[in-house]
Amino acid sequence: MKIATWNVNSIKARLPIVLQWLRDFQPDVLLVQEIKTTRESFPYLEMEDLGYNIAVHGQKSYNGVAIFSKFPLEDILYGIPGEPEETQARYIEAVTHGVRVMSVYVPHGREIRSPYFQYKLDFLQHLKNHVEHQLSFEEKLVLGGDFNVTPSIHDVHGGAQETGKLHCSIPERLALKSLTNMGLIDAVRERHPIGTKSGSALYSWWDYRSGGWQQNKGMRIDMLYLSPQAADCLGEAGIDIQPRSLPKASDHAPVWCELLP
DNA sequence: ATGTCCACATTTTGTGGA
Repeated sequence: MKIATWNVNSIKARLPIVLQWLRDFQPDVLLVQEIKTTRESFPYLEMEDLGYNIAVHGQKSYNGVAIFSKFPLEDILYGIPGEPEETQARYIEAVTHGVRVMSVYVPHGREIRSPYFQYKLDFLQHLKNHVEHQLSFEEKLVLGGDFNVTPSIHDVHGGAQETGKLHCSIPERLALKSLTNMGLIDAVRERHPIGTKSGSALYSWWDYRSGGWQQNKGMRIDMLYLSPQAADCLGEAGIDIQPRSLPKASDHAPVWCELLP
């Protein structure tokens, strides 16, 4: 079973690229972020034509997350339970083919010393509380999405020089670490370890500005985190950078892993 | 400060967000 996560930066602007990638790569499950539209305006028909069942937690203009699966979607949660007056659509969860899958779009944070940054840290804490509860069932679980945090200095072009900046600050990395310390496995890092050729300069996002893509100045901020029960089934994992090279590309590339039967 | 891309609206140019 192939599971992928992709921040598409508008599902409507990206429709041809996403459809082509689904046809080429054939993921069983795709966790989508930043659809930037409501459920009413979501292009269901095109996705359903490719054999996907769809669950959408949408929002006008901003954010918005979705789950595509070749298998039926059950136990769908729209938003994190108990979210504090959450109006932003940043989380959706479902069970499909015996795996609990979660698509999350962690807030950007804007600037370190801004209320938006604290909102980001609070969101990660709230996400942790929910994931901790779901992990207690000791089942296959995949938490995927755009975390807007680099896990370590090895996940950002510039390395240690970036430490302290947005996406690379100590509080952000501690908040992410506190989430993953519950026993989650970073699928791509597991298969492409730090210190190996395939594990270096491994990015999932490149700035549209300043030739980020052309110079491979990127960050790895999109991850697939696996529960121990899912990690036991991990096959290959990677980042498909091909769609980032296309005209009208998203600034993120799809991140994928394989769960063996 | 800059760069680029997306959605939206007091829309053909500007604004907010990333």
